[in-house]
Amino acid sequence: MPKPRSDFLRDITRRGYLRQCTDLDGLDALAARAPIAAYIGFDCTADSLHVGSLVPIMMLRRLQKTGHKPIVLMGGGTSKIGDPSGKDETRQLLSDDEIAGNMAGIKRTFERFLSFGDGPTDAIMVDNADWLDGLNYVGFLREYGRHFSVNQMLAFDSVKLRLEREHHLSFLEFNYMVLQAYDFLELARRYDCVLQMGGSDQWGNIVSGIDLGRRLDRKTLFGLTSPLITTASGAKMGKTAMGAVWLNRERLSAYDYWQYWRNVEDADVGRFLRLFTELPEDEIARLEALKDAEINAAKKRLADEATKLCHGPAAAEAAAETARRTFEEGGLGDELPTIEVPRERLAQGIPAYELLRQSGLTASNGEARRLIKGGGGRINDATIDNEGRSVDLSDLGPDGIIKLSAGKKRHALVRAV
RNA sequence: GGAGGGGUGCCCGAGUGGUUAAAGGGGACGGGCUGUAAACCCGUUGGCUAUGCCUACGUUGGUUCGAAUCCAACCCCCUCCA
Repeated sequence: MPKPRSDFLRDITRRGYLRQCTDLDGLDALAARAPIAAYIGFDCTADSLHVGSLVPIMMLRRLQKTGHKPIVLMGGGTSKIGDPSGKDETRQLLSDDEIAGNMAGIKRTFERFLSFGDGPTDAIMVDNADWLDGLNYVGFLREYGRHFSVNQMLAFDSVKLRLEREHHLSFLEFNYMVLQAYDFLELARRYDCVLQMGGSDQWGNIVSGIDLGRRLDRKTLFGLTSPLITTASGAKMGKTAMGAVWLNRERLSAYDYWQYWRNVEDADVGRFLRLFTELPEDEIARLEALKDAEINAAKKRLADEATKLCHGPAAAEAAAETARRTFEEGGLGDELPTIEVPRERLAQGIPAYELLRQSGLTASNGEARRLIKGGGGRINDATIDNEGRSVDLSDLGPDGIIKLSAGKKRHALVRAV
Protein backbone atom coordinates (compact mmCIF):
# COMPACT_ATOMS: atom_id res chain seq x y z
CA MET A 1 0.00 0.00 0.00
CA PRO A 2 1.42 3.41 -0.91
CA LYS A 3 1.59 5.95 1.86
CA PRO A 4 -1.81 7.53 2.39
CA ARG A 5 -1.99 11.17 1.47
CA SER A 6 -4.88 12.17 3.66
CA ASP A 7 -4.09 13.13 7.23
CA PHE A 8 -6.85 10.94 8.48
CA LEU A 9 -5.75 7.69 6.89
CA ARG A 10 -2.10 8.33 7.51
CA ASP A 11 -2.93 8.93 11.14
CA ILE A 12 -5.06 5.89 11.78
CA THR A 13 -2.80 3.61 9.77
CA ARG A 14 0.24 4.60 11.74
CA ARG A 15 -1.56 4.36 15.04
CA GLY A 16 -2.86 0.86 14.47
CA TYR A 17 -6.56 1.51 14.06
CA LEU A 18 -6.90 0.09 10.59
CA ARG A 19 -7.72 -3.51 9.93
CA GLN A 20 -9.56 -3.52 6.63
CA CYS A 21 -10.89 -0.99 4.17
CA THR A 22 -13.17 -1.50 1.20
CA ASP A 23 -11.18 0.86 -1.00
CA LEU A 24 -8.25 2.46 0.69
CA ASP A 25 -7.02 4.43 -2.32
CA GLY A 26 -10.44 5.74 -3.17
CA LEU A 27 -11.14 6.80 0.37
CA ASP A 28 -7.72 8.35 0.69
CA ALA A 29 -8.22 10.44 -2.40
CA LEU A 30 -11.58 11.60 -1.17
CA ALA A 31 -10.40 12.45 2.33
CA ALA A 32 -7.37 14.27 1.00
CA ARG A 33 -9.56 16.49 -1.13
CA ALA A 34 -12.31 17.60 1.20
CA PRO A 35 -13.87 17.04 4.60
CA ILE A 36 -15.95 13.89 4.69
CA ALA A 37 -18.63 12.70 7.07
CA ALA A 38 -18.17 9.29 8.66
CA TYR A 39 -20.17 7.39 11.23
CA ILE A 40 -19.96 4.61 13.75
CA GLY A 41 -22.98 3.04 15.37
CA PHE A 42 -23.23 2.32 19.09
CA ASP A 43 -25.66 0.13 20.93
CA CYS A 44 -27.74 1.54 23.75
CA THR A 45 -27.81 -1.66 25.76
CA ALA A 46 -26.28 -0.10 28.88
CA ASP A 47 -26.05 3.39 30.30
CA SER A 48 -22.33 3.46 29.69
CA LEU A 49 -19.90 2.26 27.08
CA HIS A 50 -16.78 0.36 28.11
CA VAL A 51 -13.20 0.13 26.87
CA GLY A 52 -14.32 -2.19 24.09
CA SER A 53 -15.81 0.88 22.43
CA LEU A 54 -12.77 3.00 22.96
CA VAL A 55 -11.13 2.22 19.64
CA PRO A 56 -14.22 3.30 17.68
CA ILE A 57 -14.51 6.40 19.85
CA MET A 58 -10.90 7.27 19.25
CA MET A 59 -11.33 6.76 15.53
CA LEU A 60 -14.09 9.35 15.50
CA ARG A 61 -11.85 11.64 17.48
CA ARG A 62 -8.96 11.18 15.05
CA LEU A 63 -11.39 11.81 12.22
CA GLN A 64 -12.45 15.10 13.71
CA LYS A 65 -8.90 16.14 14.56
CA THR A 66 -7.88 15.60 10.97
CA GLY A 67 -10.59 17.87 9.65
CA HIS A 68 -13.64 15.71 9.09
CA LYS A 69 -17.13 15.32 10.46
CA PRO A 70 -17.92 12.51 12.90
CA ILE A 71 -21.44 11.18 13.19
CA VAL A 72 -22.27 9.22 16.30
CA LEU A 73 -25.16 6.96 15.51
CA MET A 74 -27.08 5.83 18.53
CA GLY A 75 -28.86 2.57 17.98
CA GLY A 76 -32.11 3.64 19.59
CA GLY A 77 -33.97 1.70 16.95
CA THR A 78 -31.65 -1.25 16.51
CA SER A 79 -31.34 -1.67 20.29
CA LYS A 80 -34.94 -2.77 20.13
CA ILE A 81 -33.73 -5.75 18.16
CA GLY A 82 -30.34 -6.63 19.55
CA ASP A 83 -27.15 -7.37 17.68
CA PRO A 84 -26.76 -11.15 17.48
CA SER A 85 -22.97 -11.04 17.22
CA GLY A 86 -21.24 -13.38 19.60
CA LYS A 87 -24.09 -13.77 22.07
CA ASP A 88 -25.47 -17.16 22.95
CA GLU A 89 -28.77 -15.86 24.02
CA THR A 90 -31.15 -13.42 22.55
CA ARG A 91 -30.80 -10.13 24.31
CA GLN A 92 -33.63 -8.99 26.40
CA LEU A 93 -35.66 -6.40 24.60
CA LEU A 94 -35.30 -2.94 26.02
CA SER A 95 -38.12 -0.54 26.64
CA ASP A 96 -38.13 2.94 25.12
CA ASP A 97 -37.49 4.45 28.53
CA GLU A 98 -34.47 2.30 29.17
CA ILE A 99 -33.08 3.12 25.77
CA ALA A 100 -33.55 6.83 26.34
CA GLY A 101 -31.81 6.59 29.72
CA ASN A 102 -28.94 4.61 28.27
CA MET A 103 -28.52 7.06 25.46
CA ALA A 104 -28.24 9.95 27.89
CA GLY A 105 -25.53 8.13 29.84
CA ILE A 106 -23.54 7.30 26.74
CA LYS A 107 -23.83 10.81 25.38
CA ARG A 108 -21.82 12.19 28.30
CA THR A 109 -18.83 10.12 27.27
CA PHE A 110 -18.92 11.39 23.72
CA GLU A 111 -19.00 14.95 24.88
CA ARG A 112 -15.56 14.38 26.35
CA PHE A 113 -14.06 12.89 23.22
CA LEU A 114 -15.70 14.95 20.48
CA SER A 115 -16.81 18.51 20.03
CA PHE A 116 -20.41 18.81 18.98
CA GLY A 117 -22.10 21.64 17.15
CA ASP A 118 -23.35 22.89 13.80
CA GLY A 119 -20.07 23.63 12.06
CA PRO A 120 -18.80 21.62 9.11
CA THR A 121 -16.50 19.46 11.20
CA ASP A 122 -18.55 19.49 14.39
CA ALA A 123 -19.72 16.11 15.55
CA ILE A 124 -23.40 15.29 15.52
CA MET A 125 -25.31 12.59 17.30
CA VAL A 126 -28.29 10.97 15.67
CA ASP A 127 -30.65 8.19 16.64
CA ASN A 128 -31.69 5.58 14.13
CA ALA A 129 -35.06 5.28 15.83
CA ASP A 130 -35.83 8.48 13.89
CA TRP A 131 -36.12 6.52 10.67
CA LEU A 132 -36.49 2.91 11.81
CA ASP A 133 -39.50 3.37 14.07
CA GLY A 134 -41.72 4.60 11.29
CA LEU A 135 -40.83 1.97 8.70
CA ASN A 136 -43.65 0.25 6.97
CA TYR A 137 -42.99 -3.46 6.76
CA VAL A 138 -44.26 -4.34 3.32
CA GLY A 139 -43.05 -1.11 1.83
CA PHE A 140 -39.62 -1.66 3.28
CA LEU A 141 -39.43 -5.21 2.01
CA ARG A 142 -40.42 -4.22 -1.50
CA GLU A 143 -38.09 -1.30 -1.72
CA TYR A 144 -35.05 -2.55 0.17
CA GLY A 145 -35.55 -6.18 1.09
CA ARG A 146 -35.17 -7.35 -2.48
CA HIS A 147 -31.60 -6.09 -2.53
CA PHE A 148 -30.50 -8.41 0.23
CA SER A 149 -29.32 -11.91 -0.53
CA VAL A 150 -30.03 -14.43 2.15
CA ASN A 151 -27.31 -16.64 0.70
CA GLN A 152 -24.85 -13.85 1.37
CA MET A 153 -26.18 -13.06 4.80
CA LEU A 154 -25.82 -16.67 5.87
CA ALA A 155 -22.14 -16.45 5.06
CA PHE A 156 -21.50 -13.54 7.42
CA ASP A 157 -19.65 -14.44 10.56
CA SER A 158 -22.23 -13.01 12.92
CA VAL A 159 -24.78 -15.44 11.51
CA LYS A 160 -22.44 -18.28 10.67
CA LEU A 161 -21.10 -18.47 14.20
CA ARG A 162 -24.55 -18.77 15.68
CA LEU A 163 -25.45 -21.50 13.24
CA GLU A 164 -22.21 -23.37 13.70
CA ARG A 165 -22.47 -23.23 17.46
CA GLU A 166 -25.99 -24.55 17.14
CA HIS A 167 -27.45 -21.57 18.89
CA HIS A 168 -30.77 -20.06 18.23
CA LEU A 169 -30.96 -17.11 15.90
CA SER A 170 -34.34 -15.53 15.61
CA PHE A 171 -35.61 -13.83 12.49
CA LEU A 172 -35.76 -10.64 14.51
CA GLU A 173 -32.04 -10.72 15.10
CA PHE A 174 -31.36 -11.87 11.58
CA ASN A 175 -32.80 -8.56 10.48
CA TYR A 176 -30.27 -6.58 12.45
CA MET A 177 -27.83 -6.42 9.57
CA VAL A 178 -30.53 -5.36 7.16
CA LEU A 179 -31.40 -2.42 9.35
CA GLN A 180 -27.78 -1.52 9.88
CA ALA A 181 -27.28 -1.48 6.13
CA TYR A 182 -30.31 0.72 5.83
CA ASP A 183 -28.85 3.08 8.46
CA PHE A 184 -25.89 3.73 6.23
CA LEU A 185 -28.17 4.55 3.33
CA GLU A 186 -30.16 6.98 5.46
CA LEU A 187 -27.05 8.69 6.76
CA ALA A 188 -25.69 8.99 3.24
CA ARG A 189 -28.94 10.59 2.14
CA ARG A 190 -29.40 12.86 5.13
CA TYR A 191 -25.85 13.93 5.91
CA ASP A 192 -23.87 12.92 2.87
CA CYS A 193 -22.07 10.42 5.02
CA VAL A 194 -19.69 8.38 2.88
CA LEU A 195 -17.88 6.21 5.38
CA GLN A 196 -18.92 3.73 8.03
CA MET A 197 -16.33 2.54 10.50
CA GLY A 198 -16.54 -0.15 13.13
CA GLY A 199 -14.92 -3.17 14.71
CA SER A 200 -13.84 -6.01 12.48
CA ASP A 201 -16.95 -7.96 13.45
CA GLN A 202 -18.99 -5.30 11.70
CA TRP A 203 -17.42 -5.89 8.30
CA GLY A 204 -20.34 -7.81 6.86
CA ASN A 205 -22.88 -5.27 8.04
CA ILE A 206 -20.82 -2.42 6.68
CA VAL A 207 -20.38 -4.00 3.29
CA SER A 208 -24.13 -4.63 3.09
CA GLY A 209 -24.76 -0.93 3.58
CA ILE A 210 -22.27 -0.03 0.88
CA ASP A 211 -23.95 -2.39 -1.55
CA LEU A 212 -27.32 -0.93 -0.76
CA GLY A 213 -26.08 2.60 -1.38
CA ARG A 214 -24.64 1.64 -4.73
CA ARG A 215 -27.72 -0.23 -5.88
CA LEU A 216 -30.30 2.32 -4.85
CA ASP A 217 -28.55 5.65 -5.08
CA ARG A 218 -25.55 4.83 -7.26
CA LYS A 219 -23.39 6.23 -4.51
CA THR A 220 -19.84 5.20 -3.74
CA LEU A 221 -19.62 4.53 -0.04
CA PHE A 222 -16.68 3.30 1.98
CA GLY A 223 -16.15 0.99 4.90
CA LEU A 224 -13.28 0.67 7.29
CA THR A 225 -12.77 -1.60 10.26
CA SER A 226 -10.46 -1.67 13.24
CA PRO A 227 -8.83 -4.81 14.59
CA LEU A 228 -10.19 -6.60 17.61
CA ILE A 229 -7.96 -5.43 20.43
CA THR A 230 -6.71 -8.19 22.67
CA THR A 231 -4.01 -8.14 25.28
CA ALA A 232 -0.58 -9.46 24.43
CA SER A 233 -1.40 -12.75 26.10
CA GLY A 234 -4.49 -13.11 23.98
CA ALA A 235 -7.29 -12.18 26.35
CA LYS A 236 -10.07 -9.86 25.35
CA MET A 237 -9.27 -6.53 26.92
CA GLY A 238 -11.46 -4.81 29.43
CA LYS A 239 -11.69 -6.98 32.48
CA THR A 240 -10.87 -5.90 35.97
CA ALA A 241 -11.64 -6.91 39.52
CA MET A 242 -14.72 -4.71 39.40
CA GLY A 243 -16.00 -6.23 36.17
CA ALA A 244 -16.07 -4.41 32.86
CA VAL A 245 -14.01 -1.29 32.41
CA TRP A 246 -16.77 1.26 32.03
CA LEU A 247 -16.24 4.74 30.71
CA ASN A 248 -18.79 6.43 32.97
CA ARG A 249 -17.46 7.23 36.40
CA GLU A 250 -20.64 6.19 38.16
CA ARG A 251 -19.90 2.69 36.91
CA LEU A 252 -16.14 2.75 37.36
CA SER A 253 -14.32 5.46 39.26
CA ALA A 254 -11.64 7.50 37.57
CA TYR A 255 -9.19 5.96 40.02
CA ASP A 256 -10.08 2.40 38.99
CA TYR A 257 -9.97 3.47 35.38
CA TRP A 258 -6.47 4.79 35.91
CA GLN A 259 -5.51 1.56 37.64
CA TYR A 260 -6.74 -0.46 34.71
CA TRP A 261 -4.27 1.23 32.39
CA ARG A 262 -1.53 1.21 34.97
CA ASN A 263 -1.74 -2.59 35.08
CA VAL A 264 -1.59 -3.46 31.40
CA GLU A 265 0.96 -6.01 30.30
CA ASP A 266 4.42 -4.79 29.36
CA ALA A 267 4.03 -6.03 25.83
CA ASP A 268 0.92 -3.91 25.31
CA VAL A 269 2.32 -0.55 26.35
CA GLY A 270 3.41 0.74 22.94
CA ARG A 271 0.34 -0.45 21.13
CA PHE A 272 -2.00 0.96 23.75
CA LEU A 273 -0.21 4.30 23.86
CA ARG A 274 -0.81 4.62 20.13
CA LEU A 275 -4.43 3.60 20.31
CA PHE A 276 -5.59 5.20 23.51
CA THR A 277 -3.54 8.35 23.92
CA GLU A 278 -2.56 11.20 21.68
CA LEU A 279 1.09 11.35 22.57
CA PRO A 280 3.34 12.03 19.59
CA GLU A 281 5.02 9.11 17.93
CA ASP A 282 8.57 9.92 19.08
CA GLU A 283 7.42 10.14 22.68
CA ILE A 284 5.72 6.76 22.41
CA ALA A 285 8.80 5.25 20.82
CA ARG A 286 10.85 6.46 23.76
CA LEU A 287 8.38 5.15 26.33
CA GLU A 288 7.91 1.72 24.84
CA ALA A 289 11.65 1.19 24.65
CA LEU A 290 11.94 1.31 28.43
CA LYS A 291 13.04 -1.99 29.92
CA ASP A 292 12.06 -4.00 32.97
CA ALA A 293 10.89 -1.96 35.94
CA GLU A 294 11.41 1.26 34.01
CA ILE A 295 8.46 0.49 31.80
CA ASN A 296 6.29 1.31 34.78
CA ALA A 297 6.92 4.94 33.95
CA ALA A 298 5.38 4.32 30.54
CA LYS A 299 2.37 2.65 32.12
CA LYS A 300 1.82 5.61 34.40
CA ARG A 301 1.94 7.86 31.40
CA LEU A 302 -0.55 5.65 29.62
CA ALA A 303 -2.85 5.75 32.64
CA ASP A 304 -2.50 9.52 32.95
CA GLU A 305 -3.25 10.20 29.32
CA ALA A 306 -6.06 7.70 28.93
CA THR A 307 -7.76 8.93 32.09
CA LYS A 308 -7.34 12.52 31.01
CA LEU A 309 -9.20 11.81 27.78
CA CYS A 310 -12.04 9.99 29.46
CA HIS A 311 -12.46 11.85 32.75
CA GLY A 312 -10.55 15.08 32.34
CA PRO A 313 -7.18 16.34 33.63
CA ALA A 314 -8.30 16.96 37.21
CA ALA A 315 -9.63 13.44 37.67
CA ALA A 316 -6.51 11.98 36.08
CA GLU A 317 -4.32 14.00 38.39
CA ALA A 318 -6.28 12.94 41.48
CA ALA A 319 -6.18 9.31 40.44
CA ALA A 320 -2.45 9.42 39.84
CA GLU A 321 -1.88 11.08 43.19
CA THR A 322 -3.93 8.48 45.06
CA ALA A 323 -2.06 5.72 43.29
CA ARG A 324 1.24 7.29 44.20
CA ARG A 325 0.34 7.66 47.85
CA THR A 326 -1.16 4.20 48.06
CA PHE A 327 1.45 2.20 46.22
CA GLU A 328 4.63 4.18 46.46
CA GLU A 329 4.24 5.42 50.02
CA GLY A 330 2.06 2.63 51.33
CA GLY A 331 -0.39 5.19 52.63
CA LEU A 332 -3.85 6.16 51.54
CA GLY A 333 -5.31 8.40 48.91
CA ASP A 334 -8.51 10.41 48.67
CA GLU A 335 -9.80 8.57 45.65
CA LEU A 336 -10.01 5.17 47.29
CA PRO A 337 -13.56 3.95 47.77
CA THR A 338 -14.74 5.00 51.21
CA ILE A 339 -17.51 3.88 53.50
CA GLU A 340 -18.70 5.60 56.63
CA VAL A 341 -19.42 3.82 59.88
CA PRO A 342 -20.91 5.44 62.99
CA ARG A 343 -18.41 5.72 65.83
CA GLU A 344 -20.71 4.07 68.36
CA ARG A 345 -21.19 1.13 66.04
CA LEU A 346 -17.45 0.79 65.70
CA ALA A 347 -17.04 1.00 69.48
CA GLN A 348 -19.00 -2.25 69.76
CA GLY A 349 -16.70 -3.93 67.29
CA ILE A 350 -17.57 -5.02 63.77
CA PRO A 351 -16.34 -8.27 62.20
CA ALA A 352 -13.66 -7.59 59.63
CA TYR A 353 -15.48 -9.68 57.03
CA GLU A 354 -18.52 -7.46 57.46
CA LEU A 355 -16.49 -4.36 56.66
CA LEU A 356 -14.87 -6.01 53.68
CA ARG A 357 -18.29 -6.71 52.30
CA GLN A 358 -19.69 -3.29 53.06
CA SER A 359 -16.77 -1.62 51.39
CA GLY A 360 -17.42 -3.57 48.23
CA LEU A 361 -14.05 -5.32 48.30
CA THR A 362 -15.90 -8.62 48.44
CA ALA A 363 -19.35 -9.52 47.20
CA SER A 364 -20.44 -11.44 50.30
CA ASN A 365 -19.44 -12.12 53.85
CA GLY A 366 -18.54 -15.64 52.86
CA GLU A 367 -16.18 -14.40 50.20
CA ALA A 368 -14.63 -12.06 52.76
CA ARG A 369 -14.13 -14.94 55.18
CA ARG A 370 -12.43 -17.00 52.51
CA LEU A 371 -10.27 -14.05 51.59
CA ILE A 372 -9.15 -13.73 55.20
CA LYS A 373 -8.58 -17.45 55.48
CA GLY A 374 -6.41 -17.33 52.38
CA GLY A 375 -4.29 -14.56 53.80
CA GLY A 376 -5.53 -11.85 51.47
CA GLY A 377 -7.39 -9.64 53.94
CA ARG A 378 -5.63 -6.69 55.54
CA ILE A 379 -6.41 -3.99 58.04
CA ASN A 380 -4.06 -1.03 58.00
CA ASP A 381 -1.68 -3.15 55.91
CA ALA A 382 -1.48 -5.91 58.52
CA THR A 383 -2.75 -9.31 57.43
CA ILE A 384 -5.89 -10.39 59.23
CA ASP A 385 -4.88 -13.69 60.77
CA ASN A 386 -8.17 -14.59 62.39
CA GLU A 387 -11.36 -15.08 60.46
CA GLY A 388 -13.46 -13.72 63.28
CA ARG A 389 -11.26 -10.68 63.81
CA SER A 390 -13.28 -7.76 65.06
CA VAL A 391 -12.54 -4.18 64.13
CA ASP A 392 -13.04 -1.40 66.65
CA LEU A 393 -11.97 2.10 67.61
CA SER A 394 -8.45 0.98 68.42
CA ASP A 395 -7.91 0.27 64.72
CA LEU A 396 -8.56 3.89 63.77
CA GLY A 397 -5.57 5.79 62.50
CA PRO A 398 -4.81 9.33 63.67
CA ASP A 399 -7.05 10.75 60.95
CA GLY A 400 -10.01 8.61 61.99
CA ILE A 401 -9.64 6.21 59.11
CA ILE A 402 -9.12 2.47 58.77
CA LYS A 403 -7.54 1.10 55.62
CA LEU A 404 -8.96 -2.17 54.35
CA SER A 405 -7.31 -4.22 51.65
CA ALA A 406 -8.19 -7.28 49.60
CA GLY A 407 -4.89 -8.38 48.25
CA LYS A 408 -2.16 -5.91 47.49
CA LYS A 409 -3.99 -3.86 44.95
CA ARG A 410 -7.54 -3.38 46.08
CA HIS A 411 -8.05 -0.96 48.91
CA ALA A 412 -10.90 0.83 50.61
CA LEU A 413 -11.24 3.22 53.51
CA VAL A 414 -13.51 3.12 56.53
CA ARG A 415 -14.24 6.49 58.04
CA ALA A 416 -15.68 6.77 61.54
CA VAL A 417 -18.40 9.38 61.80
C1' G B 1 -47.16 -31.44 13.01
C1' G B 2 -43.73 -36.23 13.25
C1' A B 3 -38.95 -38.67 14.85
C1' G B 4 -34.56 -38.26 17.57
C1' G B 5 -31.02 -35.46 20.74
C1' G B 6 -30.47 -31.88 24.57
C1' G B 7 -31.25 -27.88 28.83
C1' U B 8 -26.03 -28.83 35.13
C1' G B 9 -22.59 -23.72 39.06
C1' C B 10 -19.69 -17.05 35.87
C1' C B 11 -18.60 -20.09 31.04
C1' C B 12 -17.53 -24.95 28.83
C1' G B 13 -18.44 -29.74 30.48
C1' A B 14 -18.72 -34.73 33.55
C1' G B 15 -22.21 -37.02 36.50
C1' U B 16 -27.93 -41.53 35.49
C1' G B 17 -30.88 -43.20 43.13
C1' G B 18 -27.33 -42.06 48.74
C1' U B 19 -19.99 -40.23 51.31
C1' U B 20 -22.73 -34.55 45.42
C1' A B 21 -22.52 -27.63 46.99
C1' A B 22 -21.91 -31.55 42.21
C1' A B 23 -15.36 -34.40 38.61
C1' G B 24 -12.36 -31.73 34.98
C1' G B 25 -11.09 -27.36 32.30
C1' G B 26 -11.50 -22.01 31.48
C1' G B 27 -12.20 -17.47 33.82
C1' A B 28 -11.99 -14.78 38.32
C1' C B 29 -9.99 -13.80 43.20
C1' G B 30 -6.07 -14.64 46.95
C1' G B 31 -0.85 -16.30 48.22
C1' G B 32 4.37 -17.03 46.39
C1' C B 33 8.05 -14.99 42.75
C1' U B 34 8.39 -9.76 40.77
C1' G B 35 8.19 -4.24 38.78
C1' U B 36 0.88 -2.49 41.03
C1' A B 37 3.69 -6.60 34.33
C1' A B 38 3.87 -11.46 31.83
C1' A B 39 5.04 -16.56 32.57
C1' C B 40 5.19 -20.15 36.40
C1' C B 41 3.87 -22.66 41.26
C1' C B 42 0.11 -23.08 45.33
C1' G B 43 -4.81 -22.14 47.26
C1' U B 44 -9.95 -20.50 46.89
C1' U B 45 -14.29 -20.15 43.88
C1' G B 46 -23.47 -20.68 46.28
C1' G B 47 -25.61 -17.83 50.65
C1' C B 48 -26.20 -17.08 55.99
C1' U B 49 -26.70 -14.52 62.57
C1' A B 50 -21.88 -20.97 60.54
C1' U B 51 -18.95 -27.36 63.73
C1' G B 52 -25.29 -25.86 62.02
C1' C B 53 -29.01 -24.02 58.58
C1' C B 54 -30.85 -22.52 53.73
C1' U B 55 -30.83 -22.38 48.40
C1' A B 56 -29.15 -24.91 43.77
C1' C B 57 -28.63 -29.16 38.33
C1' G B 58 -35.01 -25.62 32.44
C1' U B 59 -40.36 -25.21 35.12
C1' U B 60 -44.18 -27.60 37.99
C1' G B 61 -45.86 -31.80 40.27
C1' G B 62 -45.03 -37.12 41.58
C1' U B 63 -42.37 -41.92 43.16
C1' U B 64 -38.79 -42.90 47.22
C1' C B 65 -36.26 -43.26 53.84
C1' G B 66 -33.36 -40.46 50.10
C1' A B 67 -33.44 -37.51 43.33
C1' A B 68 -29.21 -33.47 39.27
C1' U B 69 -30.07 -38.70 38.60
C1' C B 70 -36.64 -42.42 38.09
C1' C B 71 -41.97 -40.87 36.34
C1' A B 72 -45.62 -37.10 34.30
C1' A B 73 -46.90 -32.57 32.23
C1' C B 74 -45.17 -28.07 30.46
C1' C B 75 -41.37 -24.42 28.49
C1' C B 76 -37.00 -23.71 25.53
C1' C B 77 -32.83 -25.21 22.13
C1' C B 78 -30.59 -28.52 18.22
C1' U B 79 -30.90 -32.15 13.96
C1' C B 80 -33.75 -34.59 10.28
C1' C B 81 -38.61 -35.10 8.01
C1' A B 82 -43.47 -32.57 6.60
